[in-house]
Amino acid sequence: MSGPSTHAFLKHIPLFSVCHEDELARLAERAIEQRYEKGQMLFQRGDPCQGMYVLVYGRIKIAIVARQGTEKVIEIIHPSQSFGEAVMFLEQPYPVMAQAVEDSLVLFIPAETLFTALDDDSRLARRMLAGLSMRLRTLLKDVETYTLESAVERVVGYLLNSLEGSDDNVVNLPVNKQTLASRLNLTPETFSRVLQKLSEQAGIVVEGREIRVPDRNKLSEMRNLA
Amino acid sequence: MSGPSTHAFLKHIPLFSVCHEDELARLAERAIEQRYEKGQMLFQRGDPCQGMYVLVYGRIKIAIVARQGTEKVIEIIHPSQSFGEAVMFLEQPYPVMAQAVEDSLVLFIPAETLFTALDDDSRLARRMLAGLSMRLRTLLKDVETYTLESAVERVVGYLLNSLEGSDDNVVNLPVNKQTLASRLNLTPETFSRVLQKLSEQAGIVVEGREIRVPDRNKLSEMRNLA
DNA sequence: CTCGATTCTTGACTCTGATCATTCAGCTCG
DNA sequence: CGAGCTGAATGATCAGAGTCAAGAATCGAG
Repeated sequence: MSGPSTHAFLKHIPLFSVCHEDELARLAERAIEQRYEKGQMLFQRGDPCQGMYVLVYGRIKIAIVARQGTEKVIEIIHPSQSFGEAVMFLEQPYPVMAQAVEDSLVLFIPAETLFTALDDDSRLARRMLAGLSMRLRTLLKDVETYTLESAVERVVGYLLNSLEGSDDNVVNLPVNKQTLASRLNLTPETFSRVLQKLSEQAGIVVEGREIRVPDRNKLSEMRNLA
Repeated sequence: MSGPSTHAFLKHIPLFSVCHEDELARLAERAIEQRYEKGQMLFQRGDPCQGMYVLVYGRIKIAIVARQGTEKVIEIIHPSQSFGEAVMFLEQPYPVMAQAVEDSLVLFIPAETLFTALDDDSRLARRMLAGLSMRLRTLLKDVETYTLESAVERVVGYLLNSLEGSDDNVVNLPVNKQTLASRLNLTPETFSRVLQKLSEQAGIVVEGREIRVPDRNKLSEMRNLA
């Protein structure tokens, strides 16, 4: 992936799709490709932030690390998603860490480059505002999930959410079960037990990272009753 | 509070302090004053959003409402704080509700007015981006608190945070204990018991909504040991 | 000042999900 | 092939915080 393909890639990212061609060209030119191997850190809590990222391929986990080293996954980044914008605007060190959970390629867009683009184009600014608002909305939804829902409800919610849109009935877990458990704010043990329970009572079939859901309604009903 | 004083008020709000005088004038002119009595709703989950708010005086609670009516306070708004911006950019219904917990006066700024201002002034846009980023940072911190800290840690964290900056040793709770408990994701009972425990073991003194903290270090240590 | 209504506290009990420990299954690699 | 990982499942136990129920205290309106 070099200059021209970077341009094409950025163009289909919602955030940048509103940009004019020449602006896009400038962004593509200044964007830096970075490769990370599975397990490598992109940045750690406390590192200074110099720009934002867009994931091209692979998978990145964003996590917070508590005092005694306990780690909690906040988000799992999929290709075409951007991350790190908010920190860039705040001009403060990262409050989270990012680690590749698979071999990954990211585009790094330097803060200066983006700031210039924002000043030049109010439509980009508007998009960016909408993007951050969306992020806020999602995080709020997470708070809601963590504080108001039980373990079973969280897992059911995740599965149904993953099925949304597609009409085949298979969820492929994007990461291993430990990581996903942390994302759902569960221990691996509890996650395992919940899947067990859902197999028995909602007819789902778990095969490694592949989960088949023959009956969404049945699964959905598990949310209501205790 | 009428036109001219609205102008002066907006001017000292960080978000708008970067605006040019004439822009500020336009915002002040279009801003709508709204009074709410204690207990009144500003909006409910699902209502359409037409603009953003700035609190002039009083106190507003922002909360999510779960299916069975359970309510969880997300944030307590103090004077000069703004709220509702993110929803405005998303052009989606409110995911939360807002209710006055005291008689309050807010300024409502219509979406159109703000959008125009944003298009005209990239500095305002930048401020707004920083503001939303800050909000995101705070919400992330909340997730961290909810998922990684115990009840005692959350209360201690809240108290120490409230003391930050000031050098007298009194925290005045901004709302009643039920509401604050919900904000900290606790039941009122648990909150009460934690305060009880901190009185015995960290020497804090609770008198209604006033809490005296003679020794911050002692309080801080309660976080570490189980 | 007094009555009624919130709001807060306290006690007894329960339950969800965490922890700890072990076993099992699958891979990878020498 | 088998030794040694890593990830996953399962069982036994525990603890933190929630629930339910009953009082105590505080507030506010008349």
